[in-house]
Amino acid sequence: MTITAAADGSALGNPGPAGWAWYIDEARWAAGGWEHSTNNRGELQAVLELLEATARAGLADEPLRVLCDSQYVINSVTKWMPGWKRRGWKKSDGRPVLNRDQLEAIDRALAGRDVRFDWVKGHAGHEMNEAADQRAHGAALAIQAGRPAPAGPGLAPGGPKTSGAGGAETAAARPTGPRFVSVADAQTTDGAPRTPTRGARPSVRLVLDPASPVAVATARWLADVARLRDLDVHWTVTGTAPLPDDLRTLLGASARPAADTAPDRHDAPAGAATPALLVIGGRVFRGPVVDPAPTGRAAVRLWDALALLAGVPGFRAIERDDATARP
Amino acid sequence: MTITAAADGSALGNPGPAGWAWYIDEARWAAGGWEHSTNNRGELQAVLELLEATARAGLADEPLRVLCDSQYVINSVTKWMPGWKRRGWKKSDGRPVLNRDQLEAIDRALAGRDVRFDWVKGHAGHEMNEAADQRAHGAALAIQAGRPAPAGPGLAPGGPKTSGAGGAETAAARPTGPRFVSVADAQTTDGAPRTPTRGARPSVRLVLDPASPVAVATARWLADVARLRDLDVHWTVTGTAPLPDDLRTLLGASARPAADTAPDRHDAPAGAATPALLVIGGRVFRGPVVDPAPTGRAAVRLWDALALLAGVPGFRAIERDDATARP
RNA sequence: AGACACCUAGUAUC
DNA sequence: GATACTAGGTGTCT
Repeated sequence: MTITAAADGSALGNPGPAGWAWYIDEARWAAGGWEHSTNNRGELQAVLELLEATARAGLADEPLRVLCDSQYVINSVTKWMPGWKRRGWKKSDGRPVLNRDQLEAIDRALAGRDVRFDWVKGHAGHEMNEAADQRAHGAALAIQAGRPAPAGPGLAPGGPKTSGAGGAETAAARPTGPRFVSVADAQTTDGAPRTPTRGARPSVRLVLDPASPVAVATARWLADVARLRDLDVHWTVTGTAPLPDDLRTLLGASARPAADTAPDRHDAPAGAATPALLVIGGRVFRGPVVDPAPTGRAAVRLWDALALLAGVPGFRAIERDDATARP
Repeated sequence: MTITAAADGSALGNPGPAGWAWYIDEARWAAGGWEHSTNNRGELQAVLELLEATARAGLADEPLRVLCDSQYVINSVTKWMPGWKRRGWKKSDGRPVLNRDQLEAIDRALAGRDVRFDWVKGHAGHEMNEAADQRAHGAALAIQAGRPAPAGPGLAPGGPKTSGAGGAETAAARPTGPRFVSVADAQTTDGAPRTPTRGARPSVRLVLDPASPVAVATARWLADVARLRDLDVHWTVTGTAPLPDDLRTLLGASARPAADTAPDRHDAPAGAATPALLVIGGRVFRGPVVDPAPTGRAAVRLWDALALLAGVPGFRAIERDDATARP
């Protein structure tokens, strides 16, 4: 069976923090990057990593189709490489070919394999190209922010384990970290870890300061939305101010006093009265929304919206809990 | 004396119905537009019209300071134009510079004059920029609605007639219409009539159906905002469902039963649970806001926000009353 | 001279 | 979240 994969690179500022990614499907992709590199090195590395990963997985005998938006990469590998090898890696102007290390590595990895390269126009809506692009860009962004780039599940040696439809992320790919993940972190992480587990019902933990009128007003609204959207929200109340009666009723059993001793303030920037905003496909939502399709973009964006909510004075912390899965 | 003016452009849909405007003070401004153009052509036209108007008024010898939020315009005129003239109006990628007609006209109009361009961040509360923006946007809206754009007083050939400070809109310019203006109408009206009368305190009339949970939730929040922002809201309650006790307290004396006999339903589109959204200068508000400065954009946008609110099921009508003026 | 990719900045919107 | 209007650049090759 022919394997079809997309490969893409990204470099912020070019040159700058750079990323690469290849993508077969949601269960099989990889990404990485460097603190400083170029767009073309990212594109080349994506192809190289794809070739090596498929070989490691014992798929070197399978025909491979590589979707790539860089004519530089495709022409280098399929058209110009023979001439370069003949002429001692000199360009037409006599100067040395750049990125020779990666080009030679790709050449070696290609030996004896059936690989076809197809050009796809970038940013034109090709799904696999977009998926690779997002991951490469996300890796570059992560590295720019000083965080490690998410490596992705890679390619299991034997093909995807999941026989069921859309099995997706393996348990091994999901790190066993803290049960609660800061949404502030989630906002700047690339897409993949933000996606709720398939079948899981997202649960959100909010810390609410009743002394803040803005927070109280937002909480009222969020409680309604949560009920309408079947979103689990667990409230923690800080400070000494009493919760308004109607709000206590709305929040119900999920509201409980803070375990913290000190009601330390949320250090939101002054005047930050900006609550959540969520725009999906031109439709504007005033807050978190859980999409009917659990893998949809809306589900991912839930965490972004909550991260914005975290900027509301009076909300000291907002966390998510993906472990509240249900079959 | 140095003349300081703001210039701005607007294009609905971009490209789409477009407007331009320049603004010195309430007595000296002009606006116009086209049925179909781009944002950048609007920005350029505003500058060109300003240069021509000042020249026609015999003010070509006065130093002119142009406040502009488009780096495209400022860089084009002050930085890139020399290179373009040298290279035959070719961009760095070799393709022809766009909007060359307007750029050359501005270049001619600039000859021999003392003009300084200052960049101001758009939608950041700069008063003159906001004034120009409102007029340009209003011109585009008027043209979109098939009405002529208000041209403005222009620049009298001997200076402003108004000797008093901030003379502003004459009584003749204010139409004597119905006391209550539908906000749904106001949304598609051009900017000027939407601005509350200077010194007036806006008053809003809402018709609330307690049977709608979304409307009730929105009403709770709006009541809070109204109290914080000193906004007059008059509530009318429809239907037979009881108002929740806490909400009745919040709304207080301003809530009264509907005069209507039938509690006819608000025919919002199905699934339209999208409440108000307000973005000012990049800051996101969850609903109507009254700006401290009564001429600010926030005050104008109040009506837009309320128009959106009108799409909330359970709110049957939202009207404004500008006549509630107070000295 | 051409092609593709990668960006950076601002504005205008939906 | 998306697109369109505009410019400036680099990375790479033929």
